[in-house]
Parts: sequence; C-alpha cells; structure tokens
Amino acid sequence: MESNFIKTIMEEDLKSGKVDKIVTRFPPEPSAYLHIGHARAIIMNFELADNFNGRTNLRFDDTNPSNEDKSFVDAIQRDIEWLGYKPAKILFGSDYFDESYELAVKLIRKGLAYVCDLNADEMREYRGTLTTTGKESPYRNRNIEENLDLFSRMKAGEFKDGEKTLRAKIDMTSPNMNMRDPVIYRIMHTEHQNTGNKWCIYPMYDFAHPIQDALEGITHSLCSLEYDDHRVLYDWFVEKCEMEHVPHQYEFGRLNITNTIMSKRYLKKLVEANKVNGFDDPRMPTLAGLKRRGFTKESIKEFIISTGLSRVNSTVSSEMLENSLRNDLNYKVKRSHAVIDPLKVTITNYPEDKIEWIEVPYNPQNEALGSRKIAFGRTVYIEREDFIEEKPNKKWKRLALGIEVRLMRAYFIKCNEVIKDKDGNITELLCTYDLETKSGSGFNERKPNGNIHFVEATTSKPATFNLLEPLLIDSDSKKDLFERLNPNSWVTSVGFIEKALESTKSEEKFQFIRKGYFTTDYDSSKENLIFNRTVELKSRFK
RNA sequence: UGGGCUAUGGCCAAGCGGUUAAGGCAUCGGACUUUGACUCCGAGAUCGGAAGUUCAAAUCUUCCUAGCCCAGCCA
Repeated sequence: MESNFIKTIMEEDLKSGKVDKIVTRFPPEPSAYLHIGHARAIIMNFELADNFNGRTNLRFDDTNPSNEDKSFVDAIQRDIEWLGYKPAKILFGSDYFDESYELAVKLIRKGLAYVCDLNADEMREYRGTLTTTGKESPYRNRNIEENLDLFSRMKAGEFKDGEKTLRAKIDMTSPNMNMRDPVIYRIMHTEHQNTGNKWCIYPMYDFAHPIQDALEGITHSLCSLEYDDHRVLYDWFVEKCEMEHVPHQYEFGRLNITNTIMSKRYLKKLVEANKVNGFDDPRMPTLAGLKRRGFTKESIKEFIISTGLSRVNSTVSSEMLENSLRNDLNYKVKRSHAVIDPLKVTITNYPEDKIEWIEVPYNPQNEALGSRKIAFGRTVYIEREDFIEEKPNKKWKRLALGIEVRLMRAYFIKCNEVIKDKDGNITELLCTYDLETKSGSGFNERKPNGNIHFVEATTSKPATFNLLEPLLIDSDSKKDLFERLNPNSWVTSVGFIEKALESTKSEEKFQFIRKGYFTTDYDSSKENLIFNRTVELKSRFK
C-alpha cells in the first residue's frame, strides 16, 4: 500500500510511543449486505493494522435492533472471509450492553446525564437550528437521585417507547449540533437478534461506539468523513466515562464508483422491489454480487489499494475496477473460444464428416495452464459481428464477402457467398478454406485480413451468456432511482463454447478470446451451461 | 461572521519549504501481435483564486471562491 494520511499517523504514533501496537476494528451494522464501498473500510482496517503487525477486530454494530438481522451478520462474515481476512476477534456491540449501562449510570452520578421527558418533536424544537442555539430541556436539572431512579425504571420497562430518553448534559448553545445534549439511551421494546428481550433500552451509536473502542483497546478508530463533527463527542464520552484506554477517531472519505449505486438504502430497495435477484445478483455492487459476477478478491483488493485513501469523498471511474480484474486474470486464467452470437459458416471445400483436433495452449503467456484440443470441421460458428458484407474501410480486420481471414489456430477462410432469409437477415456464410494456411505450418505467402475466433458446430456445447451492464445508466440527475435503471443491464445470449469447457464448475473463470472475461455461474451445470460476463476486453476498435 | 471538512492533469492520488510535481485509470500517438487483448515506447498539470512570508512555496500566513457534511429517540 502506498502512503496515505492514516498510515502516516500510525507510523508517527508508533514512533513517538503513543501506541505500541496498532489495533483497528471494522464495525458494520448488520442491516444489509456489504458493498464495494465497505471494501475500502475492510481492506484499509485490516491492511493498515497488518502492515504494522497490529490486529483488527470485527465488531457488529448492533445497537438498534429494529434495523438488524442475523442473516446479515452471517452474510457479512462470509464476505469478509471471502476477502481473505481473519478478524482477531469477532464481537458485537451488544456484548457491551452491561458495561455501557453502567457507564451511563456513571455519567448520571457525575451529573453529566439526565433523563428527559421531551418527546421527539419537542426535542427537535429545543435543539434549535444550524444558525440558532438550542434551549435547555426543562428536565435538564433533575437531581441525580431522580435520574438514577428514572433510568433504572427505563431499563425495567416501566415506560413506553419514546416516553423518555437519557441525554448527555453538554451544551445546548454549541455550534456543533452533536453537542446539544445528545440522546445516549432510548427506549425500544424490540427483541434484539443477540440479547433477545433482555433489554428495552438501547444505547445510541455516539455513546456506544467510543466506549466499545475503548473497552476493546482500539487505537485507531477509522470511519467516514461525516463523523468528523462527532469526534468531539466521541472524545467527550471517552474522557467523561474515564476510560482507561483512549482510542482516537480518524475519518476518511467515502469511495464512490461511476454508474454504481452505493447506498444501503437503494440496494435494499432494489432487492425488495425485485428489480434484482437478491443481494448477490451479479449486477449488484455488493461483495456477494461482485463475487458471483466473477470478480476475484485479489482484483477488489488491488482496486481499493490503487484507489488510495484521503479525506476526499471520491468518485472513481468504474473502468478502474474493471482494469483491476483484467490485470488479475490476464495471465492467471484459461483463454478459450466461445461464440456468443453465432453465425453459421459452411466451409464448402472441407470434407463432409471430417473433424480435425488441433492442440492449442490454454494461455500462450502462461504455459502452466496446459493445453487442449480444439475442433475444426465443415461447419463452424463465428460471431455475427465479425462479418460484414462489404468491407467498409481498411481498418476492418474481420470477415467480409470476398475477403480472407484466419480462423484462429486453424485455417484461412474466404467468404464467397451470403445466404439470407426472406427478411434479408444473414443466416449462413459459404466459405472456402486453404489447406496450405494451417496454423503453425509457417505459411507466409499472404496476410489474412485479421484473425477471428470460432467454434466447430458438431462438437461445441450450447451455453447461455449473461451480458451484464451497469444497473444505473442515467448519471446526471437526482431522478428517482428506478427511473435511472438500465433496461439492458442483463441481456442474455445463447451461443456455443468449445468442447473442452463442458465440465466447467461454478466460479471457474475464463477469458473468452476477443469477448471478455467470464465466470461460470452458480446455476450452471453440464446440461445447462451459464456464464456471466464479468468485464469485456479493452478495445481500440470503434 | 452557525460549525466542521475538502480543493494537485479528465478520474483517483503521492508530495509535508529546495525533486525536471511519483504512480494508477482514462485519453491520444507509435511498435509488436494468430485476441483490434496483453506487452513495449512516447505525449500531457506549476498544484481552486489573490495577496504575503522566504534566497527558495503545491508545501507556511491571510483573504477569497467552490464543493461536501451537520438540525434521527439511524448508523
């Protein structure tokens, strides 16, 4: 990882002796699946700590049972494991409910917290606005005994939701809204995924988080920019609760990607409205979706690292993510032949029943991947887009009427005739091949007008290709999300793959030559082959 | 005169008073090529603006401008 401001801070803290070990934590709220934006937080927390031989905890931030669900904690754990990280500890905010209750009592005893009877509307009024100060709650000066009594009765369930809150007594005139007597405990008669019905009061994030960090010995508590002005509150709680260990919060900018929805709320809406097939739909920017689509953990790490870390909310172009996948897979993966949109070609001068098997390395740039044989015969399929009747210009490096191209790893073929149906659609090409031009023969008399890939008709296997594009197409507006959806985000095409791939297994990755990187989908089987196009190849054409 | 944060090529991002201002993505040239892929060469910024401090400033100061965040009993 290259230099960034947090890494610099850690180096300095280690050097000055402020800390002797870096301890970070990743604190997701289990209220949805993790997305690529979270990957920045995960990867930075783990990599930074690891860089200094420190450690990282996973702590589920489950202080609001109305949002959270066990299924999400499981999904989050799977994703982190997939990325290859092992938390030093797996914890829950709810593990600290007893301690935080005691600390709240401590604040009351110190005269720094009070039970408030204002309802939500009243509290909003009393809070003031961005430009006007707030005014003190009439309950602000209850005596300590009364506060203690009321708070224990809140805990005991004597009051209804919203009837009372516990608030920190700070400063209603502070220009920082967070300091205007923030609520630290609210009443919620809601069952918790971890603690069941033990509690009916739950701590707020601003109170719970610093305490948990302190209790856990976190040294560098990383979060996103919007918590910047919560930091004084964070420090206030650590100080007033007299925490032995003093953690520090550092904020970094969020990562956005062009054409990508990065909001939990929207992702949930897409799933709930059935606009996608669940959180792991291959079009989703969730880690689970990216995995299914074919992204590797290595590519995601490279992307995050290469994107850096700063105090700017950045929007990186999606090409950068795609590039990281291509870089990772280029030498790593088999390169095979697949025809996604087939056009039948008959080689009229090739024997009727003959099939030739030609030995071809899987990846000429990585011999370790071995080789297989590809078939050639009288009938083959090429990509429909690789043929045009009349060669439009000298740049056209594919087939055309009267033009000769090389079928990769096989022979030169020349197109002599185009067969069309009554609507004028091309249904078949009649070509001739030249025996002398066999690949590897050293034939050098003529140059073909390009090289195109193909698949032999009788030996190839039918396959479905999922051609995935961004879910979001309309970048410029603040329009409703559903109006910005790309109607072509998932186009399906039926074509053929070479025989050697017929036993491919779920998640196996390939480069289909000239067509892009593909991954065998979870639902694929030998009888029903399905591939997801992860990304296309780069192209200078067009 | 609410408060906080940010500003380096199209997009990210190093840089922390003295370097020809790293690198990646994108773009544009060119070489190579049985993938219009890969690879390889080559091209581009004086650092939001204005003043100031200094022998010397992207790096320090001041003012200005623009953008983002904050008025949940969400996180």
